[in-house]
Amino acid sequence: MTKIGDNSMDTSLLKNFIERIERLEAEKKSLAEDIKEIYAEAKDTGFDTKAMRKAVALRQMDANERKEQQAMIDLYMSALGDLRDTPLGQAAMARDGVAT
Amino acid sequence: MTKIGDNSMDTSLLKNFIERIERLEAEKKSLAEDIKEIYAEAKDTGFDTKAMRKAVALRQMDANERKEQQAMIDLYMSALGDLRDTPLGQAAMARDGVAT
Amino acid sequence: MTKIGDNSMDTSLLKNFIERIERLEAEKKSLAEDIKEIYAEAKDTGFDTKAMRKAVALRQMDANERKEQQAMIDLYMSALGDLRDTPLGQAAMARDGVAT
Amino acid sequence: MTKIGDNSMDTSLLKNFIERIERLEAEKKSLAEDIKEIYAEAKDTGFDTKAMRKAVALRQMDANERKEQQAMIDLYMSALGDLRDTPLGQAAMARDGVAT
DNA sequence: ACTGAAGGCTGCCCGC
DNA sequence: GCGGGCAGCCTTCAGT
Repeated sequence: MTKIGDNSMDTSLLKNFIERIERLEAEKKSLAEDIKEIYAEAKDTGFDTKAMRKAVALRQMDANERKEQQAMIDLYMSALGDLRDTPLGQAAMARDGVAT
Repeated sequence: MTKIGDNSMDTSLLKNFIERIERLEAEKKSLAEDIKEIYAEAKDTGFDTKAMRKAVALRQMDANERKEQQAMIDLYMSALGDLRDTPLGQAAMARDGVAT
Repeated sequence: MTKIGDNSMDTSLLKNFIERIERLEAEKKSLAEDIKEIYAEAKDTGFDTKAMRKAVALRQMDANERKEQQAMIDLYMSALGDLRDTPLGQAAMARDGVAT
Repeated sequence: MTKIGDNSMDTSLLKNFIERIERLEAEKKSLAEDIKEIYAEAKDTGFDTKAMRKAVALRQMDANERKEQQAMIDLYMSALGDLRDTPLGQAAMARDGVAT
């Protein structure tokens, strides 16, 4: 027995897809809340959560990629005359005997 | 004898926090990938994933949110009421089809 | 003779870009402060600044945005229509007061 | 001559406040668009806009504040065993004769 | 000073 | 591969 237009199979499939998606989305949301809680807990313990977030981001960023990005920033900073404010710039100044 | 400057934070506590966070983030990422796969599967089966996404979004919008939206609309309207005697308010109401 | 590695970007061009950006950002910041002052002044005069902010927001919401929102609602409804034969869809429609 | 309820003065004041605010908001929005255009122009010229944004942020951040933040990140990274990934960590390793 | 909310911005995912 | 649209993050602001 089939419905008019024969979309009954499609409907069942769709229902299945939607339910699976919503289940996963709920889990994802739950995880996001757990993460928030951990940061709150860390904050209560006296940690700087902003620095923590940055550390997490750095750790999950590929090392090469990170160095390339930093090198580009240093290049721009030095072009802007802010050499003294970058690690690479400081290294260069030290090498050249510039007082900091 | 204690550490210089007393920035002797609890290293193992920090490590614990970060490890928990990274674990949860990894799970979150995994779930996001699973969701992506389901959409791809649905698309292969002939569904309109854009409409599916909208349907999921609609269903996530629960009654509380709807009430918040209504409260916001009410506030808008009361603000408009305050402006009822001003040209600006009249222009806004005219645009919005509010009877004057 | 040219620079080593040929990362000889146009330094003065970069400086020009950055200076223009920083100038504009400074102006933007200044405007934000002016706005803050006006709200403070209005508050002192006895106005409800929260309602004022809502009124401003409402008036910023122009006809185009309203049409976009309507289009989104229409899409929602068509998505619901697709789900008309499913329990999930029926639940959603019941919740939303859509006649079945 | 005064309106019933004597809120005519309030209304006029409110109108004045709203108009001033909206004028300033419009200017602010315009500036934001200008800034976006400059970044787009820089991108067309071959610059890395992400690095540019970072450089701008660094320049407008107080030097001491910047160093404090970086020191905190370095401290956390070293506590996590990622000493080699931070400038301060690298300096410490160099000082101690650790091969990089 | 902290918290909660609002707006702006960045990165991600899709379609072209 | 790119740009647009969208979600999540971050920052800023009012209130406590």
